Amino acid sequence: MISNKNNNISSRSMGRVTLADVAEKAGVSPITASRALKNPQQVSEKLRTKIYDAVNELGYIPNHAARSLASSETKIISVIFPSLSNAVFPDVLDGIHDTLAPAGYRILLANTHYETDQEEILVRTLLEQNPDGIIVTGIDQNENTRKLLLGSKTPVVQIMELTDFPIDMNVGFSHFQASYDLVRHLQNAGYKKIGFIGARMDPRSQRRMEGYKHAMQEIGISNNDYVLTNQSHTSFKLGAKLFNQLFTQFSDLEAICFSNDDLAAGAMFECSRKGIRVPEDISIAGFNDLDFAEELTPSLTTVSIPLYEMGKKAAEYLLHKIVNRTNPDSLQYDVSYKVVERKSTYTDFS
Amino acid sequence: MISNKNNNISSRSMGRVTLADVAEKAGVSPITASRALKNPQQVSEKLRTKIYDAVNELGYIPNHAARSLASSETKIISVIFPSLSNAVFPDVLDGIHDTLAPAGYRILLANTHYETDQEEILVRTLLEQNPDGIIVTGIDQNENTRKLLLGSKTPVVQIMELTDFPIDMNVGFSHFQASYDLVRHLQNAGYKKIGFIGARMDPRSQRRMEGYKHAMQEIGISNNDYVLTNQSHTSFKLGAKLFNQLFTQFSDLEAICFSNDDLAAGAMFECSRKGIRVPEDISIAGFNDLDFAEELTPSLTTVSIPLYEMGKKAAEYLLHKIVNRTNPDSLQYDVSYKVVERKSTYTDFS
DNA sequence: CTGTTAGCGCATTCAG
DNA sequence: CTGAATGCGCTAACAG
Repeated sequence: MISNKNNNISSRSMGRVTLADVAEKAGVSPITASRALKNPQQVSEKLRTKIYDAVNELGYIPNHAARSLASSETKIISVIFPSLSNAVFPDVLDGIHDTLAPAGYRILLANTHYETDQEEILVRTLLEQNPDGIIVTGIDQNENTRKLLLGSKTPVVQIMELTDFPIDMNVGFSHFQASYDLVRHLQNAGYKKIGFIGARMDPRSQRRMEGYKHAMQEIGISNNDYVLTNQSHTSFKLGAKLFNQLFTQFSDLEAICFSNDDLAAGAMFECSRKGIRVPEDISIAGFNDLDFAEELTPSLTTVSIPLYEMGKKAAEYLLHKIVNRTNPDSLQYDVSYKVVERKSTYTDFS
Repeated sequence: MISNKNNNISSRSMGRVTLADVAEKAGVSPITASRALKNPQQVSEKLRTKIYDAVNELGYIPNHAARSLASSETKIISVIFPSLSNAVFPDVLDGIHDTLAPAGYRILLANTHYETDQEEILVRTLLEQNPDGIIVTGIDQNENTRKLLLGSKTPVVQIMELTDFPIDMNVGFSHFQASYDLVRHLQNAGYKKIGFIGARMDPRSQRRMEGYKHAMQEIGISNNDYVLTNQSHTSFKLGAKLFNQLFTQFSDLEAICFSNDDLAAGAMFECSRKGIRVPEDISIAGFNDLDFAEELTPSLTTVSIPLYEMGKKAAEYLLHKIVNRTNPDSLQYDVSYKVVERKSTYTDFS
């Protein structure tokens, strides 16, 4: 008699319907039932319908843990972000989700709150799930984390920025170059005294600042006093505060680049409150091109990033490697960026 | 000889280090090794250190699937949101994450994109993981989804709003009442001709609109022409567009309530572009009190919701039920809300 | 196309 | 405090 022990429900079994129950009801062996669900074409139509009927009647729901244990495939992708309140990540996550969900993969999400130690702990925890793939933010994992990831044999995509030494695959763009380009653009438009305001100063903000500094050095106006950074979490309020701090001290500044749109918008709100005219009195530029950027008055000059596409591409890389067990054509993908000039920096210097 | 078959690595095994390997190396039985990891105080210190050493030397990472299968505990909480781009959800998710992560639980995230059919599919998929708990958004699950959830015996929390017929537990607030209160507040301040603009019109936007309508009926100014809704996804741009549509037609409107802050801000941006004065020419109110609300010029009157706390509370309810196997003191928790009056509706009618 | 056998890695009994 | 036996539910491998 084919049967599991559900007859005399043990305390261990949840009393749930198992594949064996389905098989029994359909009068087939468990493995046939299994195949009918995973590779329907391998099972005759007659048995298939019988099995499907049994599934529906019994309300069978597969047990994922058992499936994973037997097949060593979990259909889980782990995603590690430094933050969710930062509006860029939900967009990236959407791209990831929309690509993975249709392929039957689920997302295990974790949040480091921008703490590198947390990252190591989270990677360790997430690896216990044997995810079929992992997406991590940035390229600055510590040595232990890298080792863990490498040793896990799990496909990994580092996203948001590019590195010459990826753990595995890599999808992003150069924050340094993007920021550099933005500043050069302003310089070409005639700006000379340009400041930089950044918060949180995670690795990517850091590199955006470096891009700014590099551009300023190139035209020989490298003044560290024009740079103001802060370790606090980014916010509109903080943008306002830092703007006041810098602009009060250096009212001769012609433009200020902010490490992100939130800070920039916060500054613009402050200008609006104080009657400071943008761009006449001070020009302002952001980074990310969040959706409010072009709606502000004046509209905000910034750098546009294809966030959703970045998530999508990362997920595609992962799927490719999981399904084909081979690397995609290239291990690295540059999603690029675009400097978007708007009215917040439109000044006629002639 | 205690050993698993890793000596002659089969194609099924991943060749990974197992608990048996650790046990062998430490010279103990697998179960002792298991206990050393889960309930250290049950194992003598001598053996414990031996086992820990073995774990570190071998780089052992527990296999979650095996653990789940044996213990029928997954340490996974499934979370279903209708959207991530909507800024309210990342905040809620943060509250959930920050409560669950320290307790050793992981979050499996899914996104319905506001489609109810998707929800059923996702619930079905997520149930395969045997999550220890589930958090779903809203109270409008379809009959199948309810049945699935109920049948799963898994603790469930419905969040964002309140219902008299919860599936299990329920954490949220009354959108109807919150919106009603906001409108009453405006009415008490002297406003009579108040409009309503909503987008997407998911169940919660719907109920906010009902709250508005109810308040308007009470003072006998119920004019459906003053209501403009749209099924598109919410955005700043759409706020501007809908505002134009309504205000062009009814320039006698004194105030407009928007179903969320994004739309309201979009309208304010449009006003700023067109030189329409807020609140002198038209007053504007939002909903949610996102962080930009008080930074706008004028600052935005809105309804403040404790999003992070809502997520936290939902997670706590879940943990309570999982750990104690009993219901929390109450199955329902009202996180409440607060009407926040700011300058965008400050008009002197005297 | 279908079935048999065996085992994935761990934790729950129940014994000592 | 430690261990032996057993099974969680499913699927890979090999037959037939």
